[in-house]
Amino acid sequence: MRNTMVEHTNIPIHTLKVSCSNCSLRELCLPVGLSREEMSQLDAVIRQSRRLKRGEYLFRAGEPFKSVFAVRTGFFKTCVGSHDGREQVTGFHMSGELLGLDGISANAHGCDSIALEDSEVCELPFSRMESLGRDIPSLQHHFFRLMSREIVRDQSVMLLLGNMKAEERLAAFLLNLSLRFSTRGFAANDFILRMSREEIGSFLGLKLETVSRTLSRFQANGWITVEHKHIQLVQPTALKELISGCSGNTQQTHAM
Amino acid sequence: MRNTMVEHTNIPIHTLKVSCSNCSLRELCLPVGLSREEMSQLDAVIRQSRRLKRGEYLFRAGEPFKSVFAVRTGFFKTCVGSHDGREQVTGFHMSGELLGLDGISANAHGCDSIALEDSEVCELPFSRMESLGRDIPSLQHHFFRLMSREIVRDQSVMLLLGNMKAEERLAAFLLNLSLRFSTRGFAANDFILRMSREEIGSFLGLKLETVSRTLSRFQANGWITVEHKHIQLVQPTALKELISGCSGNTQQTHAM
DNA sequence: AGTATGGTTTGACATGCATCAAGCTCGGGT
DNA sequence: ACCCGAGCTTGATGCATGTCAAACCATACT
Repeated sequence: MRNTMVEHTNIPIHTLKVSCSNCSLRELCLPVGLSREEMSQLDAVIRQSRRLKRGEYLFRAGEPFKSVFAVRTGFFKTCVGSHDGREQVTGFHMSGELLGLDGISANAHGCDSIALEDSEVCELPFSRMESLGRDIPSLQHHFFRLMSREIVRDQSVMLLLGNMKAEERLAAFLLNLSLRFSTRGFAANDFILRMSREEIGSFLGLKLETVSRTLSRFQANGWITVEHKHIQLVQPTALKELISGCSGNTQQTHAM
Repeated sequence: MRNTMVEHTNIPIHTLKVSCSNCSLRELCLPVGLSREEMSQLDAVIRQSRRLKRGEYLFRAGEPFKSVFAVRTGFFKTCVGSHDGREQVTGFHMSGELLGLDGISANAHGCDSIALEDSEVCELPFSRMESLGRDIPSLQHHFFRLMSREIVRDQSVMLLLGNMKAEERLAAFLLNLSLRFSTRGFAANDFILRMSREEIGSFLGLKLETVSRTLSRFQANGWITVEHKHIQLVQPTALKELISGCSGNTQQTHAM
């Protein structure tokens, strides 16, 4: 049932099959119908992948924007900070997802991006992506779609923060993670949280105590099991019922 | 002090000067350095503008996506609905702002867009914008920036919904409106709200009673005056102090 | 192995906002 | 001019979540 490989390496199965010189996004986040010729053009743009250790910053708010990054393996959070101490986690990102799209607007990154475990990313220099997009329309189109998807995701987070109560938020969060894990070839109902209760709380607009209590309540209901960061969804249906009605489209395979 | 023209027509001063056959976005939301030749290409893409009456839908969630729209005059809200009754206003949009970017991702609009007063928009068929972007790199780049800007905006709304309390949200909201009005040539400290208390509440993640009460409290403090939809910021500084610290960058001239 | 440290759980209590309810104001229609 | 309904204000009350605090646990470090 539980994919033991998963919990330590977090490398999606189908990615492991890919043997590529660079870091081939084709299978990951840019699965457009490209010709052999176009693919090699794309490969040429992708700068060598970068490895980050847990806790390391991929980029920081305010830094000049040059590239977007595709997560190859690992797990990231992005957060916007305020002048006083407060910080808001704006998303968690796993393999195949793009980071840094918010930097295009001001030519500077708008948030911090931090690895929550040892990770690997591909760097995509944006100006080269732009010019390549001009040569390969389907690539350009795909890039627009990715940006649009980020906007859709943000809207569903707004719905979550604006309308839902603690239990609904947690349920939506767990189900979203579940869906994204399973899309990547991991077990849907048995996974390791990469982030702390505080980070979950920040993302969901709750305090860490509320997150903890709500998880405990779910467990008491027999809906999930919680052992520290290891979560099992025992009755995913119960969680789905909880949010039936209030989800606009919280159920995306993409980022959250 | 108060721009009386503003309250009924809501047409930015500098737009009125523009006499254009089509509806010239150049001055509005696409102020890129284009050649005369390029400009006429762009004009050719812009389909005739559309007028909407108060309450009319520009598009609905689920409708096939074909175009994005630029607000020329008027005022819009966008909202995502949930299966039960709940709806979340995700933004308010005024002249020069783009609507519908979330539709690119799924080839279907992801939210409803509704005119809050009689309005006029330019329709930009997306596929033609894409191909034009290939010919005019600066236009392509500008379009990427606009999409990125939307993502940045959404992040600051998340910060607002996730971290701030009622008074801070209202203050941030009023100051943001103020900034956007003044950018468009309207009075910064004296304006008419186009939306109801309930819509404000939905956007800010509050109930309408809380919005009402908080406005009353601001007035009692001598910070603002409220006569129905007519708001004056008497001590904008006081509002700024209230959110000093918690604003990531709530202060954008763009949408919110 | 022992100890320190950060993250987590759980409890008791406080509070900000939601909820329920009543009355008010304004604008539109007859 | 009148009435009606929608939107708004204001009050009383309740509840969900935040706050403060203590104890626990697991991992990392000496």
